Amino acid sequence: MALKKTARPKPKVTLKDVARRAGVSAMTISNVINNRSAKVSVRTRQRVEATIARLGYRPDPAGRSLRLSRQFLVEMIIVDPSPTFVADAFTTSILAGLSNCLNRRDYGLILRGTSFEHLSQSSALRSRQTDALCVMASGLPRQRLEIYQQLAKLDDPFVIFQDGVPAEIDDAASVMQDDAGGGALLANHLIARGCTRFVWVSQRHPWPAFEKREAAVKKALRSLGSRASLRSVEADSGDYTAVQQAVASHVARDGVPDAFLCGNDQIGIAVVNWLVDKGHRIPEDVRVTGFNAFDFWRYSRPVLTTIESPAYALGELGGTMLIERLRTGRFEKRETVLPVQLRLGAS
Amino acid sequence: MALKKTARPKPKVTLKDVARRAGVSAMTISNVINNRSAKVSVRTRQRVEATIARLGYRPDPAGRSLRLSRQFLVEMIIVDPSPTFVADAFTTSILAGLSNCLNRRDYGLILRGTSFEHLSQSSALRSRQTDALCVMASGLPRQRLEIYQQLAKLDDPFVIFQDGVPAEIDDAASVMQDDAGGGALLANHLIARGCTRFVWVSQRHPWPAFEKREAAVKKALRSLGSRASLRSVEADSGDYTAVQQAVASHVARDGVPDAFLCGNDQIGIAVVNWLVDKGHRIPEDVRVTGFNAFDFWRYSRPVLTTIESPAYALGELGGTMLIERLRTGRFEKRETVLPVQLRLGAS
DNA sequence: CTGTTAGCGCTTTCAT
DNA sequence: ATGAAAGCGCTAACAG
Repeated sequence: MALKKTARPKPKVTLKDVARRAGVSAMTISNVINNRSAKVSVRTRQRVEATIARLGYRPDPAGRSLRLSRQFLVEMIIVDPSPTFVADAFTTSILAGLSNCLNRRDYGLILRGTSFEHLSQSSALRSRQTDALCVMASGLPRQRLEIYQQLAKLDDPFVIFQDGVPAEIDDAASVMQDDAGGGALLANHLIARGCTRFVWVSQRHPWPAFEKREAAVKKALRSLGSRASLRSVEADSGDYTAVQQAVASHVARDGVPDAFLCGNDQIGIAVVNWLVDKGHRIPEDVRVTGFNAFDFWRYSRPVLTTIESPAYALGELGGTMLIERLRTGRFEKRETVLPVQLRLGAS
Repeated sequence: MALKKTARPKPKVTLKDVARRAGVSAMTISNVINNRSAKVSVRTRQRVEATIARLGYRPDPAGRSLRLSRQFLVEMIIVDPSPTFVADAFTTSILAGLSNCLNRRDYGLILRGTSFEHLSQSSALRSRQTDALCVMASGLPRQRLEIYQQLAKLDDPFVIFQDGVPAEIDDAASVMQDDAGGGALLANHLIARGCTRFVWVSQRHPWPAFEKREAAVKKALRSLGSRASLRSVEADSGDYTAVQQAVASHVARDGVPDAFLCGNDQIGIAVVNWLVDKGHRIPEDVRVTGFNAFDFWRYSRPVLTTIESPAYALGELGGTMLIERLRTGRFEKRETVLPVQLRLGAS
């Protein structure tokens, strides 16, 4: 009646197997592996641990999950049409912070990228394999709202990165960097240097952070009244060549402004290189700013003036908040905004 | 006897609830949600689907996992001492390919970064929550071997990225890009342009890909015999400033060679910028090459000559192989090497 | 096509 | 300090 020995290398050791071999009950094994030291004598614990090691027992979380209705799993959903969704420096830094933070507490992080269209069919929405969610969503405000509403229906707590929590959603919190503050720092920096004709450069596919940065720039320029102008350039994508094409056709039509304010450093560097190649002098003829200051930020010549992003800290914070929420039953803060810093280059 | 309505927003709908409300047995529900259309009449299916929608039922994978002993989860382990482990362009591209590939097949990807020292305590090794593993490991060959041996003991199939499968390990496969071929392409490119004094620039913390690239360069230079020289510079880390410091002190001692061959593009760009800042002309006085050609590759002036990496495809391939292995019971190929291409810059 | 039974591995509750 | 029983939600196997 034993399992066939031929089929599989290892016949899977269960908690009961350990109990039998150690001559104790299943409960004792459970108490040992969960460090409930108050309930197990030292002698028994040692014997059990030896047996566990000898048999190579590893607990099966499926049994535990079923019993406890908890999976010790958090899912990060990135809503982005690009298949290389995660190959963005910002996303990546958040992810690192989040993953480390959760792993330290013995939570696993599931990673999933999806387009807006496919979100509702994704298994994240169709099954309940996680205790909580994180989301970083692109798209227009209305689409993002719809995303958050869909997630809210799942009845799992979730953290939104880089976007606010809609008023009607209860069990969610948001973690952002001060994109508005950063946009203002850059705009004022340029204003102080006498710039009046500005161009905002971003990409067609919208991200909430871009919206906030642009809005902050607009607002800062209002102080100049009619002395300032702000035009907008929207590249087909954030890719190097797409950005350069967009800038080229803008400049062909409208000439070179006093400053290009760019949605992020990737865009900023593409603009810097295009200008330098065309013989424009930076910062004498024209200035350029970026956003986020990840490691490649100083690759261009001149080095980009930009904003330093606390993305890794955002990830850690989101993770901490989620763990805390799972422990206490509620989010302590609904929105948290981390400060950013101006990082002066020579652009 | 019903559950308290006060406690939780939604009392969790189970398969049995749906069965009762739809007036069918639990099995029928199971058959519907698993698309076993042969076993359910169209009418019944429709009624069940309506009930599922009405109750907002979502299957609990814990029950399924327990019953099937399968989790539909794959874990990617990155062994790297840096907390920003995932913030590397190469890792990130692999991750995107892997995640997309698995998600398409309704597998989830768990992401975990760990140092060599902490690996054995990580919950990946202590519990059995996944069907398969992927690993990308840094460290010296002996450490990496130890990592793979530890994973092999888990008795889950796994895919190794960017490193070979040790001979004694059965149920694993490896997926690599042709780093040796790339190294040779670069070395020969430089040799053809008359370079004879070479410097290899990499970082202290070892990665298998760096080893292979360097070895290939060495080998290519042997064809020149004593006419060629190859020195090695090892930065404290791959960071911009660390690389520049290392190059600075090398040049102070040994002067500027004909060419710097760099472990990756990040290092290459740091070297290019340092040289340009010091007034060296590229490529007239000295040449520089990188490796991988991710988006930031063209940020430096002059643009780096480098190798184009198929990292996203590596990730997809690894995922496909794992799924195939889970389906068929064995890996079809033990090692796969994807080709790379020379990408000419002006450096 | 549909229903019944049994049990996956774990932990809570209650008994000892 | 330790054990026994029950059940979490699901599906394979078989019966009808």
